[in-house]
Amino acid sequence: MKGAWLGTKAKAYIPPFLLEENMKEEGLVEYFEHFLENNTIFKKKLVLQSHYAPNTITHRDEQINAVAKILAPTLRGEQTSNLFIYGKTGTGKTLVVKHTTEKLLHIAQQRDIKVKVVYVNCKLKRVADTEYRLLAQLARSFGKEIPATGLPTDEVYNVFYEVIDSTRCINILVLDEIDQLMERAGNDILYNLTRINSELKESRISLVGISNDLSFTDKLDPRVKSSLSEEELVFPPYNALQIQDILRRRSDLAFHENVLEPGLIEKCSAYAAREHGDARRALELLRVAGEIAERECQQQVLIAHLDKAEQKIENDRVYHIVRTYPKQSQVILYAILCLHLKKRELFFTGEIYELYEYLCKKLNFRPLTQRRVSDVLSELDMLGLIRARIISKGRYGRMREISLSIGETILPLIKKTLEESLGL
DNA sequence: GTCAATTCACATGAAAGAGACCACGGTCTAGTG
DNA sequence: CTAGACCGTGGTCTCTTTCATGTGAATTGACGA
Repeated sequence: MKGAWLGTKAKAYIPPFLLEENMKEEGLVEYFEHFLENNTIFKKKLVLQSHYAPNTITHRDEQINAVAKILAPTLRGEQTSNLFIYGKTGTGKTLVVKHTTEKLLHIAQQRDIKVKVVYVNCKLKRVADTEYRLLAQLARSFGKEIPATGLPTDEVYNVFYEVIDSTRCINILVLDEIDQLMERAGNDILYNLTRINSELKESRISLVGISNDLSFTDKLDPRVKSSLSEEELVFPPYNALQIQDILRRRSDLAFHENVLEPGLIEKCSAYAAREHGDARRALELLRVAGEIAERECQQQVLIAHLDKAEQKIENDRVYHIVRTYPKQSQVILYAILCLHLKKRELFFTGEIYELYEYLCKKLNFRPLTQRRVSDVLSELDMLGLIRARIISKGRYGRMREISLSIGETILPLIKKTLEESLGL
């Protein structure tokens, strides 16, 4: 049972492909001791983690100043314009907003000015991804407990208005990944939030919306758009040199001296720049490369580790999605997998549905309708597990042309996982 | 040969249903003084 | 008399189905050269 001891706790489950070949039960104690003694790679790994907030933010001075200028009037007790920030992932939007609001709060506290900042990530599943949940979450952050469900939304609005008004101060609501909220809950919630000040007597609210989706404002209701985007800021992606600089600063804190192979940072930033200047991804890559080097008991993080890290991150992602996917969707993915393994490059919606129906019959599942399967297929496409393209074959109809985009290295494991999960 | 109409096989959108989960208020019941 | 169990009602949320409409190029068939 190689590695079973690592896999007993469901949440900390480590996929089999990560397990060390050289780690047998008898060597366990030695391994742990060796691990502790040989802490030669990381000085402070935390620095490379995505939620780490550095003291100084590099290459974002312009944006910090802009946010500060817009939010500064709160210090005089004035309501500010609503601010809308957009830029691709890993361009430092959240970091800049959190950094600036923290400093603002600091000054406010020193001068005894009543300002409150509430940060909510609207993407968080089952936390703030619907109208009700967002309001409940906001009310909660003002100290009012609201049940997870059961109350009418109107009532939650009332509670929220009351609790906000009772603060008697300027409140800055930061809604991160606001596009996700819009997608799920529609324009109404944003419209209501932008109009909230007319309902309040004692307090004021300023909204800061953050979105990864550059075309988000196009989808907004014009009424919401004009009031939410009173001020707009675009965060450009970092270029390779900037990412290099960021990586260098962070790695100085995170790693011991001379641990990184020369050229590693450059390679890492080149990877990230290729991925549209995503600094978060670059840091993750560096951290995982370090972890791999550590696990291999190496003294240095090598470029080869970087390549492994890239592969590992992708494999982990795919593996996690597949394992946590609902059963029905797993059957659909399995059908696609089977078609792919029949060494077919491309296949179409109809073929997949046919095989899916067959598999359902075999598994004693009630098959979903084609309509639903169509949605699942586009979900799979969005998750990057398949590539789907809508094509028209003229007289022979319009359909998705689908190919699998799971790496060949992880394919056998995915197949096995699906078979185990489905009991095939 | 040309061109408009037709056709196919889904894609996509909207609305609504099913079932899980939860809060709340009213009613019932058993235990206590 | 009271605390706790139980139940019905009304709410949200997610997943799903049903129904309706949209799509785009190959095919078809009428028409004229």
